[in-house]
Amino acid sequence: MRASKYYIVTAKEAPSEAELISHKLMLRAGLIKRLSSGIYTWLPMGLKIVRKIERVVREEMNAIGSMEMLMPAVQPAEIWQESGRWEFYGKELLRMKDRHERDFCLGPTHEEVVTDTIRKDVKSYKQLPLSVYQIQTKFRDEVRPRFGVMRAREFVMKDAYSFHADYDSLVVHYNQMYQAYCNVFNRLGLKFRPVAADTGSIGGTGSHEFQVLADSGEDIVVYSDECDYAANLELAESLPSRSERPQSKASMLKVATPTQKTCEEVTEMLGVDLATSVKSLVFVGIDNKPVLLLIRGDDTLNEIKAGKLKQLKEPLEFASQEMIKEAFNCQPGFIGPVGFDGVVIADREVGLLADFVCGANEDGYHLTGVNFGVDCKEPVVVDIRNVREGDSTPDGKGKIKLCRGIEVGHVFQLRTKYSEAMNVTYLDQNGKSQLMEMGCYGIGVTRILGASIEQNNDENGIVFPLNMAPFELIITPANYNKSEVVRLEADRLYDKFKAAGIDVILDDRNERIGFLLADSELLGIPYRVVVGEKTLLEGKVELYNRKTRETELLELDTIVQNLVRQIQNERS
RNA sequence: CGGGGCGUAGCGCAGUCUGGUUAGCGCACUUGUUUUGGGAACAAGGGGUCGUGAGUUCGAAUCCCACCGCCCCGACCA
Repeated sequence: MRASKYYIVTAKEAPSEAELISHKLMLRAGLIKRLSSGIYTWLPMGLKIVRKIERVVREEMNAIGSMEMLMPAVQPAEIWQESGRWEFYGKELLRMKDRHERDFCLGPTHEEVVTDTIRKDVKSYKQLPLSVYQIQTKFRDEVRPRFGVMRAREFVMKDAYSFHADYDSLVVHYNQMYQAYCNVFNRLGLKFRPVAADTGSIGGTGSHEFQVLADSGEDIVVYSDECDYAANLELAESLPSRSERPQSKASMLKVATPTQKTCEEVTEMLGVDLATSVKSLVFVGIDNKPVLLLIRGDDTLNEIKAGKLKQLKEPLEFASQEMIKEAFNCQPGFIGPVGFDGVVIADREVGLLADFVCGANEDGYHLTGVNFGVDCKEPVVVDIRNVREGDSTPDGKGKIKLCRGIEVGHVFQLRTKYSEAMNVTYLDQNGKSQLMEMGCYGIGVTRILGASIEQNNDENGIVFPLNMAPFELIITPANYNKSEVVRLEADRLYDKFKAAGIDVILDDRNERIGFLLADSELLGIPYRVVVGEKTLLEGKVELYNRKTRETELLELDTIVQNLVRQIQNERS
């Protein structure tokens, strides 16, 4: 490829819409162009990278026997109504009508389509297990698209689905997928961690996310350096910090707290530890009555855990001011469990408190020295808080650390959720009808590109890993259009590298060398050979490594052979 | 959906408060000359219904109203 003929549109400044470094660099490098909020055109250079990511994904999927197919992006409402997700998926599902006024949606995922396909085609245990995948553009009408391709509305995703006669078979394939995902992310040079995860709207039982570690990530990853434990904060179980409740030493006392509403304000005024106070949150219960959730003053509520409480309405809903006023006869800042006769659910840590501080259910007052079983009834005790840095891991073997992550992959054991909803059955060896076990497995192909750039950049631009780079090598001649020796040598090298199967671009644009060098840095091309008159006089050219930023002068005679070997070794 | 900000050439911005020449600057683009190993210099050019619509006014990028779009924070969603 000759740069003078290629679609290269680099810029010194990024549009002001970009916030993240990866987003800015992708715009500056001319990989993408925004068409509308969360909707991007992939320019040739960007698409070339996407294709390289797809290649690795395909190879790993094919290697574990998953078969590529392609499903429709536009899907009829019927199958979504059948699975129950036409209602449940919410506004993220972009709906539309055709000319006959029939309802359709743009596919945000393909459980319904693939399930419908398989139930029509697969009838016997002899056809199972079966694993299929596709790489396709998805559309999710995100409330707030942001960070360029990281949280776009339209994005490329690899989604795989597997069907099994029994759970053991599902687990076998789930583990194969898990390993294949690790292979994909390793080959693409990402620093990542697989973590235990919540199953969210997809539903099902077992689930792991693959999180690329980056400060700009929207998820919080809980892990430990001392053991293998890793989980999404949403799911991470918190262990109680002690085994039993201490002996009570105080009795209940009402104190005036005219303007102190938060736990911080109240404990500061009283001069006591924040960890001895209890925060009271009111949610709407399953019967539309208020339910009181208690967490320790220094903890935060885990809404995913709370959302799974059977006593609470689904989805989780905070009680209105009116409901609180009616049930507690006070403002939200003064609520407490004493005197409340509804359902009270306390976090494990709260269950282990004695002599705690809480609201008095009277405006302007709090209570101290409160004890369960004495001043109010014993609550239901469950895990509903977010873990904190320094907590013990659930296996007790290490201390918890937190970092941010970008979710680039997610594997689920769906079990029979969709088989049941959509009646996907097969006949077993005894001729008996059975529900299929299902798994589904996603990789955010375009998100990987954003995540990779987040991890691999410097002040000059992108630093692509070889397997993802738009080109493996760039030949940068000094004065290609003026110096004949330079032109002849640059052309000769270009032909040789090309013949050796290297993905090489010759930057023959009529620009000054400084401009060309800066562009090659911005684009993040791993290797660069600079051809200039000075070094040619010595029979040498300069090899630059984008990642190490090291330069070496190499003999013209041997550079092709050596660099080709080096690149071939580095490919994976 | 709530709060905040923005919309002027492909990109980055000034001008708007306080209405009044022909709407300006940098980058990018075109042509020429010089330059040529880290985003060159000089000169000459091209490119704008100032987001859209409707008002106020002798006169609107500037003031009023409505709408649209984009970004940030939150909520919602998962």
